[in-house]
Amino acid sequence: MTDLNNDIFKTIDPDRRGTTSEEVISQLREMIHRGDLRPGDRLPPERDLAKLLGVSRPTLRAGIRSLAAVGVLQSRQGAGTFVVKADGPPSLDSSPLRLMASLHGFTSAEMFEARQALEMAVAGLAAERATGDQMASMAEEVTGMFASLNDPEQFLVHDVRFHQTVAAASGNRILTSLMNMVATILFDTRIKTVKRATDLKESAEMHRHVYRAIREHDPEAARHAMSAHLSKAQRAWEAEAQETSEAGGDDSNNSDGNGNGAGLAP
Amino acid sequence: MTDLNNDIFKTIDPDRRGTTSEEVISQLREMIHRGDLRPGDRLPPERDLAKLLGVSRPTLRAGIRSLAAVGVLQSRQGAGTFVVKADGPPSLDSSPLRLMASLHGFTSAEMFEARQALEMAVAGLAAERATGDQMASMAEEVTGMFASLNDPEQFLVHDVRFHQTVAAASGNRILTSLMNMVATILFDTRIKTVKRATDLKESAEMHRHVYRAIREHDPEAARHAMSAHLSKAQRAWEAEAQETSEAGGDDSNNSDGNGNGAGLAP
DNA sequence: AATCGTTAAATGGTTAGACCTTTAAGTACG
DNA sequence: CGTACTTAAAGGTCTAACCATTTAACGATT
Repeated sequence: MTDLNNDIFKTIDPDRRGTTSEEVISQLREMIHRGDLRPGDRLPPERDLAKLLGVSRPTLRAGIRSLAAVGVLQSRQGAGTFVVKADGPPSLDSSPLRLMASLHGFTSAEMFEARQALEMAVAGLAAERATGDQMASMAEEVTGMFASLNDPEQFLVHDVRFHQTVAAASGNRILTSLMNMVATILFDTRIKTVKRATDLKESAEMHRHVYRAIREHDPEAARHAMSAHLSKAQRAWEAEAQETSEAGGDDSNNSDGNGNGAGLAP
Repeated sequence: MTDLNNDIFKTIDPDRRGTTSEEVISQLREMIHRGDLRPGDRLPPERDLAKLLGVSRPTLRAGIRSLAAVGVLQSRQGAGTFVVKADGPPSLDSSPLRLMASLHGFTSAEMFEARQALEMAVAGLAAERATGDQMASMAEEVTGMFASLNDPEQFLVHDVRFHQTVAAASGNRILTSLMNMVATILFDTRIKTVKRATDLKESAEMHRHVYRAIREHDPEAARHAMSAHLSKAQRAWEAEAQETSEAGGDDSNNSDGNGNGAGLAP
C-alpha cells in the first residue's frame, strides 16, 4: 500500500500506562476528541491499522470492540469499521443502564420518576424554544393520537414521536439522549400498558395540554402538563402491574446487539 | 476439574441470530438479568467458560470486553473476571457521553443546562425525602466549604460531596447516576473555574440555601436555590472562558481506562 | 510455632497465522 | 444499458502458543 498521510496514527510506545488495548482505546478516543475522526468516517482496515499502531490485530480488535460497545464505532463485516453517524438525535446506548438496573434492582418507580424529571425539564425548555415547525410536528402527532384511539399500537407510535419531538424542541441534545435512554427501557412496559388501555382518549387530551402549553410558550404549564401526563401513565401502569399480580417474569429478552430496542426514530 | 452445577451456562447453538460474540453477550446479559450473576461474582476462567459456551476463547473475550466497556464486568489479570461490585452509588461510565459530546460538538452550555435540570430534579426530591443523617452530612459539607474559603481545592471536594449527598438523598439512583455522568464531564471545567474563584463565600452561601430548603422539606425552594446556584456557577465559568479567550485547547487527556475522571466516591 | 520469602499454579493479556463469511466493486455478458 | 457473475477486500472466528500478573501454597528461617 502507499504510505498515506497517516501521521495521525501514532505508533504506540511500550512506555504505556496500562494494557496495550487500553492504549489503543486512548489513541482512538484522542483522535475523535481532536476531530481527526469525524462521524461517518471509515477507519483503515484492521490489518493496516494494527500495523500503524504497532499492535497485533486481536489487540486492535479489542480496542475497537470496546468503543463499539459504547456506541462510538460500528463494524460491518465486509465493509469496514466506521465512526457512528448520527442521522437523527444522538443516541446513547441504553443497555448499560438496563444492565445496571438488573444489577442493582432498580424499581420501576425509580425509572418512572427519572423519566418524569427528564421529560419535565425537556418540556419546560421546549416551551421556551420550540420553533414553528416543531410545534407543527407536535400538533400532527397529537392529531395522530386522536385518530388512533382504536389502534393502540399506532397510538403508541404517535405517543413516542410526540415525546421525541418535544425533546428535540428543547434544543438540548444531552437531555434528549438521557431521556431516550430511560424511555427506551420503559418502552417494553409501555407497550404492554397501552395495549389494553381504555383511556387513550384521556392520554391524547393530556398530550394536547402539553402541546398547548408549549405553543403558548408557558414553561411552567408545560412542565405541569407533562408531569400530570406521566403521573397518570405511571398510575395506569401500576394498576396494570398489580392486576397481572406476580406473573411478571421476563421483561427482557430484548437482546438485539445494542439495546436500542424499539424503533424510536422517525 | 469437577463438573460443577454449571447448567446455568448454556452452550450456544449455531442457530444464532447475529454474530457469535453477540450471542455471547446476550448469554451473559441474560444471566445477569436472571440473577445468576450477581454483583461481586466471579466468572469462570476464560478457558473454561469458552468451553462451556461452546465458543473459542477470543470470541468469548470479545463478549467480555464489550460488557466490560459498559462497566458491567471487570477483568483483572491473574485474578479473574468479576461482575462489577458497586461500593457506593451505582455509576455509569461517562466516557460514552464524553465521546458523543466530541462527536457532535455539544456545547458547554448544553452540558450546564443538562446538569442544572438534573440537579434541580434531584434537589426537589431530596427536599421530600432526605433523612436526618443525610441532612447532617449536607450541613457538614456546607460547613466544610465555609472552612475552606482559602483553599479552593478543598472547597471543591466539599462542593462535590455536597451535591452527591443531595443526589443520594433524592432516593433515585438513576437520576443520581445520570447526574454524576454529566457532572463528571464538567468536573475538569469546574476545577479550573473554582481555582481562581474569588467568590467562594457566595458559593458556600448558595449551597447553604439549598441545604436549608431541603431541611425545611420545601421542594420548590430547593429547586430554585439549586437552580440559582448552578446559574451562578455557569456565569462564572462563562466569564472565565471568555477571559481565557481562545486559549482553550485540550480539555481531555483524561485517559484512565474508564472515564471516571475525578475521585467522586468517598 | 509463627512469620516471612520463595516458588508454582492459575488467570487474564497478547501475539501469530490461517481460514471463513459477508460486502462491495468491477467486469463480462445479455 | 442493465443484470448477473466474479473477485478482491474487510471484518469475524478459530487454533495454539507464549507473556505478565496475581494468588496461594510451601518451605526455610527466626
